[in-house]
Amino acid sequence: VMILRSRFLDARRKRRNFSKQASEILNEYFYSHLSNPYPSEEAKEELARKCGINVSQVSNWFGNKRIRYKKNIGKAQEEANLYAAKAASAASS
Amino acid sequence: MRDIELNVKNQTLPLTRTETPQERRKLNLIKPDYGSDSETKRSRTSYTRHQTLELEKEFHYNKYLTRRRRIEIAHALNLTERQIKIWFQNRRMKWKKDHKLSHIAKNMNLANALEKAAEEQQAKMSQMVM
DNA sequence: CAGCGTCGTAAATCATAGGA
DNA sequence: ATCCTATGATTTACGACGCT
Repeated sequence: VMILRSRFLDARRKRRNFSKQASEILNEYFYSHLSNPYPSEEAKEELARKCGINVSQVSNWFGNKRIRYKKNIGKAQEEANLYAAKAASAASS
Repeated sequence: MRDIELNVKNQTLPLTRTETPQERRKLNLIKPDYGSDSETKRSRTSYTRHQTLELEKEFHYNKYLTRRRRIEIAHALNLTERQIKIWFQNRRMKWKKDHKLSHIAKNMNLANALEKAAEEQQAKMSQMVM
C-alpha cells in the first residue's frame, strides 16, 4: 500500500511556481484591470504566450487571484496595488 | 495524509445562492465587489471515494446519462439527481480539457506526453483503488 | 415551457513548492 | 530535516445562455 501510495503521489502534480517574470506580467494585468479582472479569451491567450504557460493556467491564475485578493483587502494587496500602478504608468510612458 | 473519509456530511444542501455577481460584472461592468462580502456563504461538499469511483466507472461506460440511469445512480450513491447531472457535466468538461492536452502533447516529446496524459487518470485510479 | 447541454466562474480544498 | 504559508490545480455547484 505504501508503495502504491507513494507511486501515485509521485505521478500526481509536479507543479512548479511560475517564473518571476510571468507573475509580474499577470499581476500587472490584474491590477491594471482591477475593476474588471476578467481577461477575454484573446487576452488570456496573449498572457499565456507572454508568460510561457497555457491558457488553462492563466485561467487558474486569475481564478485564484480574484478569490484570494478578495479574501484580503487591506493587506499586502495595497502595496501590490502601488506596484501595479507604477508598473502601468511606466509601461504607458 | 488526508483521506479518512469522514466527510459524508451535508450532501443535499439547497443553499439559496441568490447571487448574480458574475454576469453583472461581465455585462454591466460593475466592480467585482471585493470586500463588500454581502454574500451568503455557500459550501461545497466533497464526495466520498466510493461515490467518485462509481461515477467514474459510469462515465467510462458512457459519457451521457439517460434520465433512468441518472435516477438509479442518484439513489445508489445517495446523491441528488442534480448532483449527478452536474457531476457528469463537469466530468465532460474535464475530459475535453484532458483530451486537448494530450493532443497538444503529441507535438512535445514522448516522455512528457505520456507523463501528462497518464498523470491525472493514474492518480485518480490508484487513489480510488486503495 | 421543460430540460439537458456547454462555458466560465466562485469557493473550498488539495498537494506540494519553497522559504524561515 | 521541520514547519508553515504561498501557490497552482482540482473539485463541487451555479448562472447565463444554447438548442430542441
